[in-house]
Amino acid sequence: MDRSTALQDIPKHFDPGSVEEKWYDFWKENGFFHSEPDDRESYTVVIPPPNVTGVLHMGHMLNNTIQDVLVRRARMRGKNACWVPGTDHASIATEAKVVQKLRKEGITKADLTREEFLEHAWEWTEEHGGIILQQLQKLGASCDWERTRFTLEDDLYESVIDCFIELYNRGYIYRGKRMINWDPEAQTALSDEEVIHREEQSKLYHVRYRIKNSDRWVTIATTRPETILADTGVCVNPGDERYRELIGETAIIPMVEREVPVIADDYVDMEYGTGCLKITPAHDENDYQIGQKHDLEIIDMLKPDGTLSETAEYYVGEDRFKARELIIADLQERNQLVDVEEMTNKVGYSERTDAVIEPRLSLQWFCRMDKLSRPAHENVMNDTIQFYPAKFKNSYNHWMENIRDWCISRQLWWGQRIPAWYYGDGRDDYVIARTKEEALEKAREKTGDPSLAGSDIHQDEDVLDTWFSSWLWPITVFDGIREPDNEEINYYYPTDDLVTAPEIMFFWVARMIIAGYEFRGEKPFSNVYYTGIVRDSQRRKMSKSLGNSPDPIKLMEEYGADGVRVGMLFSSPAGNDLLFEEQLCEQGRNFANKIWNAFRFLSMNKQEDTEYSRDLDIDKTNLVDRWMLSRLHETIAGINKDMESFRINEALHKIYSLIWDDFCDWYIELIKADEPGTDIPEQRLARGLNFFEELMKLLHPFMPFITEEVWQHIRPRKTEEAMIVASWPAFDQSAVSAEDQALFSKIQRIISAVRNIRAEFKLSPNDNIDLLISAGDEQTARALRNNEWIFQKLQHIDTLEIRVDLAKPETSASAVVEGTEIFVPLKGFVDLDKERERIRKEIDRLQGFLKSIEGKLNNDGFVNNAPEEVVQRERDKKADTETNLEKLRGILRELE
RNA sequence: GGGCGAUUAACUCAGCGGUUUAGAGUGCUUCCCUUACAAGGAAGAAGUCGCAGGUUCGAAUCCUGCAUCGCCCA
Repeated sequence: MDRSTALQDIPKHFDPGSVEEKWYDFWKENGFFHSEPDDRESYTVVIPPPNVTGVLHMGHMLNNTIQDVLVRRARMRGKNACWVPGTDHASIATEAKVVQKLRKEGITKADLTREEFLEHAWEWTEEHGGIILQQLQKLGASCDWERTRFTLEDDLYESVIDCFIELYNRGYIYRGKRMINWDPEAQTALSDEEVIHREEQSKLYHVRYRIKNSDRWVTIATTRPETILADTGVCVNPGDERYRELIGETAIIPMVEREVPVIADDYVDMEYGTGCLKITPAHDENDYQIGQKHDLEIIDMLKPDGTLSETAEYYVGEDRFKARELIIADLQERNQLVDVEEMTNKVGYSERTDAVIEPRLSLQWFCRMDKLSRPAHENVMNDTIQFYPAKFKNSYNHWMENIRDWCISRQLWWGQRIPAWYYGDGRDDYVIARTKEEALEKAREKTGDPSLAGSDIHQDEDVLDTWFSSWLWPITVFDGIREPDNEEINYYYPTDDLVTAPEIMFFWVARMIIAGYEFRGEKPFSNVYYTGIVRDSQRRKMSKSLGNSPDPIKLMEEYGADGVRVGMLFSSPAGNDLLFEEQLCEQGRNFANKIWNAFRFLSMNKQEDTEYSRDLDIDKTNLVDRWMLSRLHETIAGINKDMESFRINEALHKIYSLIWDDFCDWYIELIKADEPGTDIPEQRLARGLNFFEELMKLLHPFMPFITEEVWQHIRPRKTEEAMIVASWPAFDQSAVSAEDQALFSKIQRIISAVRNIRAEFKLSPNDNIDLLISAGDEQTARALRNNEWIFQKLQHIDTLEIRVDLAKPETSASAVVEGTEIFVPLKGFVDLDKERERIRKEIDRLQGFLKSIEGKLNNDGFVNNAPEEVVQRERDKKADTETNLEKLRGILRELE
């Protein structure tokens, strides 16, 4: 057949764009992603649901690539793999986006009813929602799209409400007035986890308060002088000599001229500021505690939007930060501002809106966590659920040990509405019910007033924290709350692996574990793999607001999805941050190209009308076949072990190296046709193809597209024989031969030594040389002689002689490999100085090596204490090195 | 303030049970369009493994302290 035609048929470069969509559709349309319960063992992963209106970023790329690797490998191993995709309604973020969009249209949220607003929100969600899931398909994510869920769809909504009611009935949910984190921008309460503390440069203001009926003053220090207007006490440490006489006196708050007591409490740090603390119970958590203890008045001076209310008396209607400036000026004017100190302190910001958080006393719904969290705490500490890397157990433990009640109500509309119905203004004038009818009935019962009408009760306006729905995710995607004994939940739960970012360990992972034990009595997953954070070359976290993140879609267009996947995985061991560089994707693309060309080469050699056997054994008489098989199985074992311990990048490195370094650089070179221009003999090619197929299987989870593409080209396949469902190669210990590997490695080293001689003496690879190999013993000589063809194949050689104790020809370049001498006669062109220099350098290196070995062996402690095996190894090394040195010295003598 | 982690070649990172005078990719130098692949091949240079102690026969690896950087929590 005409070889040049075959060459033209297959392009020189792999073009990912032309195959990715084709194979993705093929997999999807043939149901390879879909799972139904059956007899096989299940392997389940639930996706960490991204925000419904979110856009794919590099963190998602990393995270979902890893999930896909796990899922694809499990599928190939014959498990019933199920990867459930979906999105999260992200109350605050989505509501903020909708509000913003409406504002552009001249509509404010206040103009709308709840129902109207929700209509807009759903519209927005349907328009922008799920883009991110589309984008994941480009990456190759093998999710079961028929199972796509959204946290706000009806049955998930219902399940969340059920759980609220259940927890309320079990006594875990309560309503209370407590200090909470208030986001004045979103105008809602937040949980502690949603507050980000940032250290900043700020000012500590020293302000003096007059003591009533005296000419004395007391100086307090504060970073938030505007809250002075709501002060209801001044506090000092009881052990503080400076202020002892002031305790019990009355201080006068500046501006408002309020009279407040000077109290004593150990809480006050004498070293901090002036050692004298102003107390504002309504606007600071600690102040609130002290206020409660000492029965201080609570004065709330802020409106929900962060402006000052009438209660403040001054600066009413001004924003809190503007008020701060104003009061500083006024205090200065009154001569009450005595000092301004530069300092750093931590300021809390809203995780979603980035507004400065106001601690605020507010009536909210809480979930009591101490008892609820106990099984979740224990079962991570005792490794029933394993964290990768395990170091994250420490922070989990710390959080669990200091767990605080969870504020679960949000003053928003986008989310599951709290099923509490009020019939009066009293704090306990409510009932918990699924429907208005049920609520009315309960309210009548509770009040004993049968005349209560529907118009007398109203439902709580607030919704639940988004995480209060996503903590049920591994259960609700299988409808395990409403139908706790359904076939799917029983089959898929507990799920297997969860892949997520350490940032949401408390928000989400910990809470899922809590919910899993509470509602299913069982863990939600067995392993949690924490990915690193993707950063840019300046170590900044990649984010949309910084604009330092490449567009993943463009990246995939440029390097191919496989290339980007490899790029992401290459330098991302679990839990370590990865500095993303496009170069990594380039490396991935180049690897795809290498594979493509290996495939191209093998294909070029195929004869039309020939069916290459799939189950042909290796040629047992051929060292190269035995070596390749041995390396293959060694790698299978290594990858399996790496994957079990979630060392995914290590596994990828292993298959990368096996394909590139072993298969392409050596195996293919050695199966090439003996005569240029002719094709590889059938059986030899069949064996090469078989090896290549095994390599493609091992690579498939990492690079799904190119592997499927070449797999389908190698032979005609039926649909059910697709790469995606090919069997993962089984490890066979008997295929691994240390002996074959050692011999082949020796041959490789001899060839490298010859190449080095060529390079040093400027011989072109095409120049024919004579090669003399002088083995130290007959056994080695015979082994090498049996494989003469390998030297002939990889080097242009006129005459090759392999014997024991060959004499060094004059004017030749030499090298010694593992006691075997190599001579390349240079026909008078040898630069003797250069050759002597080469040999001396090698002697120096070996002498240094020998010295370090002798150091060990001359040490009695080592010889007596180290394991015999280790000592023997050193002895062998010493003997080998001495032999090599002796031979090199002999060579040098002849040169001098 | 408490905790966790990092510090290895010019750059980005591996190095899991202690033992080939430390590995990969990129970059660099030299040579090569050799029967697939220049997005490639061959050869090579390049590191007292942050600092100081300690344990040990032996430490990049374990322990302690310090320095610098990062993250988490209060």
